Amino acid sequence: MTANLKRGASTENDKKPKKAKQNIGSDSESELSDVPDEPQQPPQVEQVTQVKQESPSNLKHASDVTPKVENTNGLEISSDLVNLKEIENNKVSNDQDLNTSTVSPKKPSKSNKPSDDSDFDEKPKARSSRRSTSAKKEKKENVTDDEKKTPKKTPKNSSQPPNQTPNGDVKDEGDEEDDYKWWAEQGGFGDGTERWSTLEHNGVFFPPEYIPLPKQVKMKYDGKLVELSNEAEEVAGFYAAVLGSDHAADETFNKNFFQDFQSVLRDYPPLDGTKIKDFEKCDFSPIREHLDIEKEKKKAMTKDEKKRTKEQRDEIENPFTHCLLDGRKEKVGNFRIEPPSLFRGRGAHPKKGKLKLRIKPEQITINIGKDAKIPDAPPGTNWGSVQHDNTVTWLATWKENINGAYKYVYLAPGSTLKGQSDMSKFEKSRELKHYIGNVRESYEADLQNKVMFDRQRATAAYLVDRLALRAGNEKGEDEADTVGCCSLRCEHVMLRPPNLVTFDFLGKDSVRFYQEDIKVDPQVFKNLRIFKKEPKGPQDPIFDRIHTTVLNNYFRGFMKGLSAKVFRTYNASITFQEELKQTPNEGTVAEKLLSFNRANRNVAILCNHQKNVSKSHDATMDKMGDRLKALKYQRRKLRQMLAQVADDKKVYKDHPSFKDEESDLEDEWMDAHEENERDKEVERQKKKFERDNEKLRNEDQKEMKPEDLGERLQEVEEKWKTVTKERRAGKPDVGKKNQTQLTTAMQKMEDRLEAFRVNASNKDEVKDVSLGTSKINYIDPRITVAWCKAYEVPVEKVFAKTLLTKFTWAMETSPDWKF
DNA sequence: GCAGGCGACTCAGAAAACTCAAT
DNA sequence: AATTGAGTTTTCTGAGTCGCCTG
Repeated sequence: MTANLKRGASTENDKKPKKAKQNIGSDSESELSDVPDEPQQPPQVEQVTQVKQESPSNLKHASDVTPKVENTNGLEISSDLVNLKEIENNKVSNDQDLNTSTVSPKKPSKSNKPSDDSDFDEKPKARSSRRSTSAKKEKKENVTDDEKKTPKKTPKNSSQPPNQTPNGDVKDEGDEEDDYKWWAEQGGFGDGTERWSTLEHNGVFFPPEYIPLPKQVKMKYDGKLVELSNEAEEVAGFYAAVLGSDHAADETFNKNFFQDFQSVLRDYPPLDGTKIKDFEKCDFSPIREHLDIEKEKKKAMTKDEKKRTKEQRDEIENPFTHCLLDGRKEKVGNFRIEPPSLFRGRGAHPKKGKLKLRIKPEQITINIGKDAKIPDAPPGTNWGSVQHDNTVTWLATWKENINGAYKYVYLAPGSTLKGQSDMSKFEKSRELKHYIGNVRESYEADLQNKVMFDRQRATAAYLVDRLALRAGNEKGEDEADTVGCCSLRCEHVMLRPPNLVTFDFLGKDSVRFYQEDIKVDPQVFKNLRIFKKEPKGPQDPIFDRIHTTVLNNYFRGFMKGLSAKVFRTYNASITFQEELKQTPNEGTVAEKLLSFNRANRNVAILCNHQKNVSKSHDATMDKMGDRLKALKYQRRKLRQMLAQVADDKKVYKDHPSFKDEESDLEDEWMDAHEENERDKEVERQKKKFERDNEKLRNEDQKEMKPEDLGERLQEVEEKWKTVTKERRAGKPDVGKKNQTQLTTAMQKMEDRLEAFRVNASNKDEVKDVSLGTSKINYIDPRITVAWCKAYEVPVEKVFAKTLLTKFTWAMETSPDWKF
């Protein structure tokens, strides 16, 4: 069983805790009066929490993780000035860019792949001029009569049609969308609710209709083949696909699946009259085998066939991959409608395994520009509705049948729209550094407030800030039982005097948050003790007076747009920047990357971003251990060679470590290693012999005789015998090598060994930490770009292609930029 | 005035797809 | 040179956050 260690087991408390009891106890002073009124604790400047992680490997960096950056108002001014200048400069150069690119003859298209010829390329397009903030515009209006939503707000104004460049030129190459440097323009978005002026697209891509299985492929019930209806067969196939996974071993998953399967069977009964009543008697393996065979077939296709299939697929998807937004061609993200399947809820989701239905065009609402052509729904169908709301960024939406949640089709992360949001997110969290001092001062003072409400709010704020907890909205009975700050329950927090707190709970995605004996502000400790006090039980909420809205309203009082999640971004970015500051600007790129990744890792730990340890991890580590020993073996040889020729003792004075013997290198292992190496060489010789003979045959020359091979092999045997003998005697043959050569070789070997060790331990340390999430969502990319420039590390080494696209807006950051 | 839920967006790890190095 | 398999990147879609509206 590959029980997911990371996720908390669903077992223990299967009963959902009761809903938050409101106002347990009273707000009276007496309630709080058991707190000996501490002689004003000066707000501890350094409330460095000792973060201890579950895994020992995390211990080392634990205390570095907690953000320690204090309000830096004064200090940062200079860097901000630099910044302004920089922006100014960019602006100028970009304006030039704009002019030249619109006036100059069109650039040759970067690519002439057919897939770039979307419908949109035929339309005239122009770079949009910046959205004007003052014009007025109309509210969205639905085309169909079944309008269900009313506009929430009246977007302010509108701008002139942007399909033309200022000089009237028309942009004609669709794949030049990258040229638009929105980040270099003033203002940006955010002062209005309007997100675009014109929007054209072709709708969404639907998954193919269900293709029934071949006649002979059938599930079995009670040992007998069953003739399922196509409808039921499709659902059976969904289950067959999860056979062998953790899902198929999950009771809830199976129960939910079977319930929905039976309901489909009621509507579309088996053609042979079989009554399917018992899940245990169902055998989906014949379908699974068929699916596996199909998969194999696909894998076995030749390169050409695969390429062709891909091209065909691209061809039919092509109309949906891009849209025209404010006249620019932009990539759409999830243009494929989610195919039907079994709902794969995470953790102990009560609805996991339920049937996720196929989405019909009638369920979809299309959002598109007012003057744009409304895309055709698939033949014989209609869209549910069409609207023209430019205060939102989605192109299509539908309601999903499991949780009744809305799903949206958005632009890709590399698009202008997403880029703007992303940048403004980081700008907002960057602004927090000017307010963080106030915020901390305020909640630290309130930790001793006589009013329970205020004290809880302050304590929650402390946890959000210092531990990077999520806000923790209330959740329903029909969701997995996970919590965040405001929804923490007594059972999640253990106290150990004088001021150590252990947190153990399931957070987002049912990822376990476990930190033992964190040192907190003594007042926070006292507060938590009070909040946990009788009559509260383990299932009762710690923070019974507050919820996320209260907390966020409080934060908003300090700074526009400040909410709990901003602290995560702020702390992640600031931590990363501080960590990078420590990295040495010397050594190879590989070494620099290693320290970069270490900084990244510390941020990931701060945010509790985890991943499953890969199945092959242990094997990989074993292999690395072997390769390490092989290196040590070579070092041993070098060391003993050097010992034979080192006539002056200066070598050892300069390099005292050259005398050290290799640890952990047993004779047995070396025996086996040499045998191994010998066998490998024998194999190589045999193969070479074959190859050589083949060549000779082809050239019509006489082949070598088997005896020739025997002779060669004999030599190999002899050679290794000698090696073993010399090694056992501790006197390997030095040959013609002199002391200088050996010293250099030894030094190189030492370096290699060290690099290898660092690499291996790094790999082990990072086995259960997911670096991607923080890199993608929390760390301001400008920190990374600035570091790369200052340290002369190519930015492609740290950002893969999609991230480079996503972060184009950050690529011009100067090396001295500060978050 | 506020609880509750709606709607739109960001953030999250798993899984699929791809790449690249070792054989 | 082709294969394979481990590692990396991209895709997928579920799970959060948070502001706003409604009653």
